[in-house]
Amino acid sequence: MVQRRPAADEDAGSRPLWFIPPASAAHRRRALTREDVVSEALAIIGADGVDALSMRTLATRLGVVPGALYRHVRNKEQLHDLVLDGVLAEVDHEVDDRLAWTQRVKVLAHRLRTVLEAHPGIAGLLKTRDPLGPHSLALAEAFLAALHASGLPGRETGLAFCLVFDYTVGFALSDPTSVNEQRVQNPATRNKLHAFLRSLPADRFPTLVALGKHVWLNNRDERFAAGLDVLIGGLDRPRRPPRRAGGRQPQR
Amino acid sequence: MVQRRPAADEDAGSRPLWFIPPASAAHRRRALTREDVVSEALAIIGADGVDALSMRTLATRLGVVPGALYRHVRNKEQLHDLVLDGVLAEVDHEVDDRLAWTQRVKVLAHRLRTVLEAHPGIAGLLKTRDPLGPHSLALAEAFLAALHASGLPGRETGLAFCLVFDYTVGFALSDPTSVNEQRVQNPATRNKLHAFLRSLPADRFPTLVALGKHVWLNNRDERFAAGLDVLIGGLDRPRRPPRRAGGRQPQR
DNA sequence: CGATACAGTGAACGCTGTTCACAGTCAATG
DNA sequence: CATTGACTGTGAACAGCGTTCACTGTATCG
Repeated sequence: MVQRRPAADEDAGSRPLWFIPPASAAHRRRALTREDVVSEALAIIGADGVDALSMRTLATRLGVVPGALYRHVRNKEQLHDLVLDGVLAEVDHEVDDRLAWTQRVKVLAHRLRTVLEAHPGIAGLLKTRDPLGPHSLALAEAFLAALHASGLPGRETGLAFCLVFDYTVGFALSDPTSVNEQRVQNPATRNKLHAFLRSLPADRFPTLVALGKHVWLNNRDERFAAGLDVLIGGLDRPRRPPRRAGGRQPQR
Repeated sequence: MVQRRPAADEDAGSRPLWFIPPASAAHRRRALTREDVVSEALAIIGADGVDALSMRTLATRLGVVPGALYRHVRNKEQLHDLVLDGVLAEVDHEVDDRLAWTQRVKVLAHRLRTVLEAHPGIAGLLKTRDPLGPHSLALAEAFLAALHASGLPGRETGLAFCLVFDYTVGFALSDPTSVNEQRVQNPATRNKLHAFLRSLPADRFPTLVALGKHVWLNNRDERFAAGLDVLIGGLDRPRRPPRRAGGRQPQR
C-alpha cells in the first residue's frame, strides 16, 4: 500500500520540524502510474486471489477514489490483460538445450503450472484473454521451440503447442482452492464421497462403484505429471500413416 | 415465460364473462417448483449464455420477485449445480459395446464437447463444481467403463478418466464466443495477428515467427480431434516398466 | 503570467446476490 | 365448520460491483 497523500494535519498548521521534501514533480504529479496500478493489483491477487481484485479495493489500497483508476486503465478487462502478462513474467523460460525435447516441455509445463497455481484465479483469465504481452510471448516461444525440436512438421507443432498449453492451463484452472479439490483434500469429506460412490446402485453404475475411489483422490501432483506423460508420450509416438481419408472425426 | 398471476383488473371489479377457472391447488399453490426454476434457467442459458443468468432476470421471466427464488434454491451456486446436471443430461451416454475402447472414449468426448459448447459458459461451472447429479454420474460411468475396457489397472483408469474429462471440459471452456476465438475466426483480425507475429524480432522469437501462423488458426474441430488422438494414443501405448523410483517429477 | 492538459474527486447510475418481516393461501387439525 | 400451522411469494432493503461524468486543483508549456 502506497501512501501518496500528505497527512491532512500536515497542511493544517502543524509545521514540519526540520525538512519538507520539495514534493518534486515526480512525486506529486504522475504519482500514480499504470505500473503502480498493475503491481498493486498483482499484490492483491497474490494475497487473496483474483476474485478479491475489485476496482474499489484496488483504488482504496492505492489511496485513490475508484474512478481515478480509469485514467490509467481503460477497464477491468484491460487490467486483467496487464496482470496476466505480469504473472507470466514469473515463469522462467530458460531451459537447458541439451535436454531431450520431451524433458524440456515437461519442465516448462511444470513451471507454468506452479506459477499459475501461485496466483489463484489467474488461469481463468488465460482462457478468455490471449496472452500477447512480451513475457507471454517469450513463454510461448520457449514451448514452441522445445516442441519444434521433436521434429514434427510445423502444423503438428502448432497443434501440439495448443494441446500442451491448454492442458497445463486447464489443469491449473481447477485450482486447489475450488470446492471440488477441497472436497478430496479433506479426508473426512473424501471418505464421505467414497462412501457415496460405493452406495450407488451397482447395476447402473458398476464401474463407478468399483473405480470411483481412484478418481476422486487428493493426487493433483501425480495427476498432472501422469497426464503430461501420457500427452507427451502420445506426441512422441511414431506418426501413423495418414488415416483413412475423411476419417478424422469418429462417427457420432 | 409462465403467466402465473391473474391480471390485476380481473380482481378489481371487472367480472369474468363466462367462466373463472377454480384456481385449482395445482395452479395457485405449488405453481412454482424447483423444476420450473431450473428449466427456465436452462432456457435463459441456452438462449443467451450463462452470463445472462441472474437471479433477477430469472425471477422476472418466472413472473416472480427475486427473493421468491430462494424458497426453491438455497443460492445461485446450488442453482448452478442443478443447471449443470440438466445440461449433462443432454449427453447421450449409450455407446456400442462392440467398438474398440478408444473409439468409445472418442465418441463420448465428442458428444460431451458438443453439448458443452451448445451452452456457452457451462463448461466453466464444471471446473468449480463437481457434477454429482444423477445424469452426471451416468456420464462418468460411461467414460469410466470405456476406459476400463482398455485393460489399464484401476488407478491408471482413474487418472485416464480425469485426463480425458478435463481435456474435453477444458477445451469446451475456451468456447468460440471468447475473445481469442473470435480473433482467429475473423479472417481480417487473424491476418493482423499473423502479421504481428511475423513482425516480432526474429532473434528473440525465432520459432514464434516461423510457426506462429500454425498456432493461431481457426481450427477448433481439428484441434480437438487431434488432441484427443494424441491423448488416447498416449494411453494406448504399452506401459513402460515402472520408472526409476521417485522419478515421477522431472527435475525442475 | 495566462492558457492548457490532465490526475484525482465525489457523486451518481444501474446492476448484482441475498436477507427479512410480512401477507395471503392452502391443508390438516380440533 | 373453524382454527391453526406450514409455506410460498411480496416488497423493501443492504452491501457490493463496474463504470461514467462534471468539476477542481495542480503542474507544465508558450
